[in-house]
Amino acid sequence: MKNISERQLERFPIYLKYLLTLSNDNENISAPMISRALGFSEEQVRKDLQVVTSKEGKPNRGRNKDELISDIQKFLGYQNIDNAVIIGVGHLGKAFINYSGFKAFGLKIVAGFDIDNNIVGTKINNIEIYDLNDIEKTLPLLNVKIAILTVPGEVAQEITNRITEIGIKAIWNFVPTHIDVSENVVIENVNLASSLAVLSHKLNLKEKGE
Amino acid sequence: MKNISERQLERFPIYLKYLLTLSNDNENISAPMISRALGFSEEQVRKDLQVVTSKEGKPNRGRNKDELISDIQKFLGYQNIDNAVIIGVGHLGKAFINYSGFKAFGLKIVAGFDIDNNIVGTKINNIEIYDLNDIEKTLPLLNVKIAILTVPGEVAQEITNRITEIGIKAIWNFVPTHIDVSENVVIENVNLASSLAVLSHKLNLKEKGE
DNA sequence: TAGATTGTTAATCGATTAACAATC
DNA sequence: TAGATTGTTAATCGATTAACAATC
Repeated sequence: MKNISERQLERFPIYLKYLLTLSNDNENISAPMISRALGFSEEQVRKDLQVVTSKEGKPNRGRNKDELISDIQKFLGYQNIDNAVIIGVGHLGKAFINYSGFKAFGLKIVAGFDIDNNIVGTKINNIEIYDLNDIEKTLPLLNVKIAILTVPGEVAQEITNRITEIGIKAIWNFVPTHIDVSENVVIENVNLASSLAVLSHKLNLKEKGE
Repeated sequence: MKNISERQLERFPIYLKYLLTLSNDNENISAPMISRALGFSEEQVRKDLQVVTSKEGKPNRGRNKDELISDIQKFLGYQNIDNAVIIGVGHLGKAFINYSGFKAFGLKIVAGFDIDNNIVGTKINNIEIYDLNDIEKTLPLLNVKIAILTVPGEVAQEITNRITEIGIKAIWNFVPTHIDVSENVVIENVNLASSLAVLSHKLNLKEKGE
């Protein structure tokens, strides 16, 4: 596989979502059509599609839509489901546990961990909540490499250290704190404050007369 | 103000968070220190700080930490609070309503909107939930320009059309669907599927022996 | 065939990094 | 003073866009 940038990678789920919402009227889809619908440049779409598709597109016709969908899904690994756990079942963690849509992205949440005795031992959306204090005992039994981190910032680094000691290889971090991980662990940060900063900056530009 | 890229903009909340977690031991902070802590290059940190600070830094000392914090907060507009509404009070919308941390980012959630009669008319975290069907009557009374969009994908575009008709100027979109907005409205998309795609790609690279 | 779309190669654009003199 | 850090200017790197011949 060629080297691929994060920027480019992020566009594939967007293509996929768009393709899936299309009606079944047209069998084929072309780069210019996608370009117009999503606001990306034609050239960019063409180059992106080339990365994930096995076959070449056909001039004047584009690509078979269903094949393209399947190519993207394969590329993103949506067909083999990975197990994941939620670390920290607060408001956000609870929302994720209740959200059943991750499965379509190849992610199955198999457990939650928290320190709150009111929820430890209960099930939410049929998913067991375990005691975070005992995670060293419980987590290794679950066959999980991915952790969704939704704990308070103060404990994020310490908990990261603990779970990466016992088999977690990937951290999807929703805590707005910088976290250091060792060489063999990957981390992806979702920083809502950053996203909001972009939004309000755009809004300011608009209002102050562009 | 100079032109500033979204990439650069996104880093400022990260700097800010880091600075706020520092103990009060050291009065000053330098670019190399931040660089080491956050993993950005020294040059990048230096250039970034120059964008937001009024004074120059001092060779061999860096900058006054509290002044820098205040400069970033000012730059990001965290001191003047904007009102916002949550459109769609499902699991994610509820999590945001219950999360009281947005205020520190200059955002105050003043109302929620949903179609579910079980929650319309109630309060969550002391925030009133209004009937989404009557939003044309209610929203204009609230003095809001920012909407946090957490509705099902099927209705996202239609609801966006409606709320931008009645005064919404900025949409923080958590729906993984492409949404078209008119010229005078800004939108910022938070696409968890994209973020997850990056994470699993990184994980795959690690596992397939880098 | 004509026209739309393709893939590829080259040009442009923007962001990051390197280099270095200035200075606390 | 010496050393660390600064701001600025130039070089590099990477991603996006433009151009164009090939072709269904």
